[in-house]
Amino acid sequence: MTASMNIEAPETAPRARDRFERMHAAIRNRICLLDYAPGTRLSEEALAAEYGVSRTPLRRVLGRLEGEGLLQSVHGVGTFVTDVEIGELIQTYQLRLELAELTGKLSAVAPDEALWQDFRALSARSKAMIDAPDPRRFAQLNMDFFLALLRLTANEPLKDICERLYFQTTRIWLKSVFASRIDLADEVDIFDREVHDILRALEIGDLHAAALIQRAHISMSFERMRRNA
Amino acid sequence: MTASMNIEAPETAPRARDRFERMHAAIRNRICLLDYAPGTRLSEEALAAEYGVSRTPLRRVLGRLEGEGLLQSVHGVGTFVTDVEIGELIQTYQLRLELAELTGKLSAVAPDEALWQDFRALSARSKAMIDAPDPRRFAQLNMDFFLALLRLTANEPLKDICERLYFQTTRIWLKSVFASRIDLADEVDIFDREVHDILRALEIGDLHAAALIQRAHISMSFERMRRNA
DNA sequence: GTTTCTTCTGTTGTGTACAACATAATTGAC
DNA sequence: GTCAATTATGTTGTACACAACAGAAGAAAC
Repeated sequence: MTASMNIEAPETAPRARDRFERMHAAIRNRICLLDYAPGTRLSEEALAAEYGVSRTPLRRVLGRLEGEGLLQSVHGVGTFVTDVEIGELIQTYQLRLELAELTGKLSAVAPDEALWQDFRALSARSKAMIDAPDPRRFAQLNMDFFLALLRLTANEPLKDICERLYFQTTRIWLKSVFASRIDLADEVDIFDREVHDILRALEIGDLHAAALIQRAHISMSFERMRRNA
Repeated sequence: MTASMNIEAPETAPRARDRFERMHAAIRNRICLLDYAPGTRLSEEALAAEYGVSRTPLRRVLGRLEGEGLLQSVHGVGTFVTDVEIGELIQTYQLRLELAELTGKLSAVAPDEALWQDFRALSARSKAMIDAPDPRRFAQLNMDFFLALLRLTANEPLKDICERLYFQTTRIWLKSVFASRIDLADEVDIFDREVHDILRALEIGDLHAAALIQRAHISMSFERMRRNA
């Protein structure tokens, strides 16, 4: 029965669209996890070669990333990872605070069993990170936890916007954290407490409280960043 | 003095980027003003010919519009103007309500003289529209007024998001209004009252009240649309 | 030595031919 | 006549060659 399903399931997977999505996600993660730091110049030809395609489909991906504010192409010069000046960063964080609260107020859904499992795994990763802090893995964990929390929001447009703003600003915050090795351990500690607090609120079933805790942590992490910079 | 400024101002206008922006705005307006109704198939070749370019730069524009949720390309079939199903529409409007209130609460700026002039012109256009209702011109007026109001918001990311959501949903609302000729006159009346009320709030200097009025009108227009559909 | 102009180099942007794909039309078997 | 397979047609997606462009390096004038 399951076999017959697998046999009959090419599932209308358009090869082109799938490849686009994979390249897009890959390059976006590299930017947001600081593999490509702000200001870095990307080589269209090198990236195209890496993915075994010509410049044309790659440029389509870069165009999308430019629309999302992560890249900027200049004719005859290059394609650069964008940086965010402090003024816009402040505005974005103010907005993220309000939106974080909205996610709790506006149509939030209780986590299902699959999400609970993911949360437990994330909690374990967070605890393990305390003994062995690592910048890159911390960045990945932070992103995974954020995306997991986002699954509590039923409002799709709001979800998209929060994701967009996260990808836009987190790399700047990460850059500030990674600047000094000492502070990383502190940030890991603080993050673990945030995970713990939010999961406890979720266990009680208080989604609004969870959102408020997240909001508070976004605000505080932004404050720490401003003082470091 | 002003002459010398004009002489020395080629102003680093990259021909390619400028052309991209113009094509993007033009096609976006056609979609949002219902020249291209939801479900319409766009011809890449015809559009490219219209703007005197090849498919390559045009496809870049279409790709951006796809990223903004206004188009969807399917390999071997065509590029179609997206429609919005009722479920997502409800979510988007709920979100727009909250964001409208945010624009008043979060860093709003008083209008300058240029904006006042634009508001007066918009008010006049609104009054004139009552005697001679016209679907296309009403759509344009509605958009212009929305964009003018948006200039009161200092928070750039919030501004971008509101604009994005407006472009995403208004065409659906317009489609509903245009469906019956009778209701257009009513909508024009209601719109004129909205303009009047908001401008009065602005004259007093109460930006928050203006945002609340706008919020109320968004909510009511959405209710009217649901009942018509 | 300084400045200006020219040339060179590497990048993004564009035009064009063709491949991949989906669908409608046609053909053929029965 | 019906249904299947096949062909035909029109679309988006891709590859590649070249144009447009910006900046650096170098040459020439003084």
